[in-house]
Amino acid sequence: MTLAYPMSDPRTARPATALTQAFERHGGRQAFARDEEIYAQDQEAELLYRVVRGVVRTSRLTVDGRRQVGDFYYPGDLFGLEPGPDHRFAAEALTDCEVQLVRRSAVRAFAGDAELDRAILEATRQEMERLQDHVVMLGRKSARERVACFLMAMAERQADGQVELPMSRQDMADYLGLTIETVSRMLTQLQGESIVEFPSTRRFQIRKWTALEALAA
Amino acid sequence: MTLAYPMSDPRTARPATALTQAFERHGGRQAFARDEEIYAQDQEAELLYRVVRGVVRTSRLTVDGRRQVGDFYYPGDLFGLEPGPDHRFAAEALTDCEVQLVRRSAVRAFAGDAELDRAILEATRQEMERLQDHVVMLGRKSARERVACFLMAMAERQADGQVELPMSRQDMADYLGLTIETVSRMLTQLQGESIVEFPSTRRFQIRKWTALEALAA
DNA sequence: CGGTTAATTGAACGCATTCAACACGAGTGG
DNA sequence: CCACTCGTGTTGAATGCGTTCAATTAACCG
Repeated sequence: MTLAYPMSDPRTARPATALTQAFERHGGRQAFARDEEIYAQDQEAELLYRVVRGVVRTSRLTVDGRRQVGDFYYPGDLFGLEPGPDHRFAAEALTDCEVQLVRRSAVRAFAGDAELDRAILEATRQEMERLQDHVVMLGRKSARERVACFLMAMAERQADGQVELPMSRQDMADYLGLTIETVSRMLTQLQGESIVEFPSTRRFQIRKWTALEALAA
Repeated sequence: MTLAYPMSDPRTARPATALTQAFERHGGRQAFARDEEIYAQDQEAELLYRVVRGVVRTSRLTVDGRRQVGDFYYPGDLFGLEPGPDHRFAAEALTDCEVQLVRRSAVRAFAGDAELDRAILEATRQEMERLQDHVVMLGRKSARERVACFLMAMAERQADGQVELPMSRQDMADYLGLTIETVSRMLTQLQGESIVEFPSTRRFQIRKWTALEALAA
């Protein structure tokens, strides 16, 4: 998918502790249980968040109950930084997780914290790129390609070897603009072609990188 | 679609001349002919743009030739402000148009210009909201709904009554993640139900606002 | 006017969805 | 330890929405 930073992730590139400290300086920390809501859709956006432990999912529900998942956020990721007055997507704890938070007004007031400013700008950049990629994927890619794309992205986040999927098939489907059945079919198809291998439903390994990459293009 | 500013558009809300002057202070102005490229996909993003006259389209081409249109920008709109190092989408003149440009480095250097800063932040906010809406639309809406959504958005940009469509059916299709044929069918369908009326192919009028709004939801 | 491109319409196809049944895995309690 | 249940995921068959391919019509421009 993106891979703007081939090997060195921007999160690990600079000492994680520096940013952590910057956050601690200005805000608090809170734990959320699996499936707990961190903020609601259309809620006023007064805080800024950073994942410490666990995985967070953003999603939007239409009036008639259709759901679109915005993205998944891993430790080190900032989220909830839409510059608008309120959150268009809700955020929920996908797994039990711990989150740091900063009051937005604090960010503006203590504008001296260059570390924090830089991180927010960088996160905004990343957020926009993800959104743009998402648009292209949903607008112009087949189910097979979308699923391949998703697995690629997941693999890039984690170290090589076994990749853990913290989200359900429903979450994947709602992210990809598909149904769970289609996602499932594509997964078994890719597995049938030995491109990926699923020892269990929430865990996989890429067997043919080039083949998967070609699909995800 | 969005309608964050029910009646008063942010572009017209503050005197347009003030921002225009802010841009003139720091940058230049350039004219582009219909279909001319303003910047290329994956080109380094060193400038920031603002439409003065005409309409601009952003789009991204995949390796195998599929195209996704990002958005359409009207007079007053800022574009090309992805915070990344380079443009993920290309920008082209949809019609003959005139554009103001500012060097990004200038924006950072002369960070004193509050007028400009505010405009950029506001434009970034709007850009993200559009992207988010776009994702929901492409991920979870039917062809009929997408087309209705599009017509709604176009109508909101212009004064009531006749609405002019500066883009081709192909542009619409590539924005909506559909084919021209499907777009055409949906348009004739909506016209058949007297929800909209097309006196000519590039010009329409909404007949049943509530019906269209219900579809665009 | 022709000549060219853009848009509409029709018919057949195919991909993803829908609806339904089945399999698997994790907990729970006998 | 096994039986039972419940949630989650997979598989199958039928349907339908949007696409594809092809033909026709409309708009644009010399």
